[in-house]
Order: sequence, then structure tokens, then C-alpha cells
Amino acid sequence: MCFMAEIKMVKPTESELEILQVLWEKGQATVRDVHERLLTIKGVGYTTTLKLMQIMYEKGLVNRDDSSRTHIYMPACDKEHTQKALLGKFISNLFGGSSSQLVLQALGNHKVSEKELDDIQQLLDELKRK
Amino acid sequence: MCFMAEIKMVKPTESELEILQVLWEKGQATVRDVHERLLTIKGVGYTTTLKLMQIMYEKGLVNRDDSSRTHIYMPACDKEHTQKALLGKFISNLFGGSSSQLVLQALGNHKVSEKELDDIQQLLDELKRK
DNA sequence: TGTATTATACGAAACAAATCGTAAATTGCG
DNA sequence: CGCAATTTACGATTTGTTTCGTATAATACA
Repeated sequence: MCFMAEIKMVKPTESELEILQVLWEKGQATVRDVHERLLTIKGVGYTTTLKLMQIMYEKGLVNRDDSSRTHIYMPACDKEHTQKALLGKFISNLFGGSSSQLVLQALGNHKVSEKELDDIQQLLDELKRK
Repeated sequence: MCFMAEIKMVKPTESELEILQVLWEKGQATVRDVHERLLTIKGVGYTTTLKLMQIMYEKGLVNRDDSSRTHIYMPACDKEHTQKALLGKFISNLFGGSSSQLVLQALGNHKVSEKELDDIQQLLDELKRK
């Protein structure tokens, strides 16, 4: 129920993205699960995480099973779709819509392993063939 | 005076980024220049653009020459540095820090021209040699 | 059973971003 | 000159995000 390509993209905020990361990784989680995970990267109160997740529920960013007392949350939007959508925005915001510009920056400025280079090469070959 | 690697990165908001785009392209511009440019992509009042640019000045995101009545603004931060810094944030936010993941998404989901593919190939070859 | 723990709900505060209206100063020009 | 247009300054409002305190309900267990 969350995503664009249909009608209306709900853009997650940065904090919401941190929570989505956890949900994508775990598949599903309670507020406490998520909160404990967040504590490893930043200090924040339990009710803050709770509130955030409640808001995300209202926005349709997550689904939840509230049939038992401890609610169980799960992502309402696919990780790849979200990445794709946000990446598109990012590219047009910052690179004038040129994805190759972004790729060149990304490859040039960050360390990439041998294996990763091969993966990219493979995709590149594929694209060239067309 | 603007940037990271030194001490404190001032992260431009989305609206500020739109303005920076114009300044990067033109080198320098008045509020009116910028505003007229923004009108081609979104509707907003003149004083809104003005205010935004004033705030950017306070933040140190732009410099300005106010020796004559009509102030002349110019970017205070290099385009490539800004892209690099924001890209880094974006990658860790959304791709768990893996730039190759981002590259694969970017190449897979957006159209890239023949020439752009060659550029990327060239950089890839260079990286492989090391 | 009754006390401590763990949940959720909810409101409010603190902040930041974006928008605009209005006032005041300067300039251009008929 | 004097009026219209342009510009900056500045405050106020609206909207959204993040944060947390407190109340209330459910649960666990000694």
C-alpha cells in the first residue's frame, strides 16, 4: 500500500529510513527490537522510536499486526523500490538527472572491492550488448 | 568557508540544493536570476527565494557581494565536494554503505547513453588496474 | 493477589524548513 | 522632481520532524 508508480510516494524521512533499514533486514520486528537496534547507532528514548513507528504506520510506510499486546511491525514497501525511487530523486536533485555522473562520483570516491568491480563489469557488459 | 573534511558540514536542504544548482551553473547570480530560474521548475514567490538565499548566506552555503544594491550571490562550496559529501551520506543511509550496490541500482534502473557507458568502463578499467 | 515491568496512546514542546506579507530603502525614468 | 518598480530586511505563519513525559492498560511473577 505504500508506493509510487501507483499514485503517491510517501517519502520517508531520515529517521524513518533508519527504522525501515531494520525492518528490511529482520523482515519484522517489535518496537523494542527496532529500538535496541537503533541504540547501537544513536541515543534516543524508547517512546521516541515508538512514536516514529506509529507515525510511519499512519503514513502507510509500515504494516503491523496488533492482534496481540506487543505489536509486530513490518515494512510496507519493498527495499529495492524505495531505493530506486529515492535514488531517482537524489540523482535529479544533485546530479542534474545524469545517473552516469553519479556512478562516476560513487566509483571514484569510495572504495570498492574486486568482487564488486566484477559485478559492475558484468552489468556493464549486459547494458552494452543492447 | 563552507565545507566538511575541515570541521563542520552544513547540509543543504532540498530547496537550498535547487538554488545551489543554479549558482553552480551560472557561477554567480542575483536573487532575481535564481528566482526566474526556479520558476521554470516550481512556483514560488520572489521573497521566498530571497529569504532562502539570505539564510544560505547566514549558514555559509553561499557568499555574496553586497557592495551594490543588487546583491550578487555565488556558491561557497564546490559542486564536486558537495556531491561527494552528500553521496556518502546517501549511500550509508540507503545502501548500508555499499557504493557498488548503489551503482548497480543506478545503472540498472535509469537509461544511460553509449558514451556514458564508455566513460564508466574507462574508470572501471582504471580501478581494476589497482 | 498485588507489585514491578513492559506496552501503547497521546499530547506537547523544541526545532527546522518553507512560505509569504509588509515595510523601508534605492533606483530608473517620464 | 516625483512616482513606479525593484530590492532588501524582517517578522509571522504554517507545516513537518523529532523528542519526550505522562497516563493507562496488560502482563509476569514473587
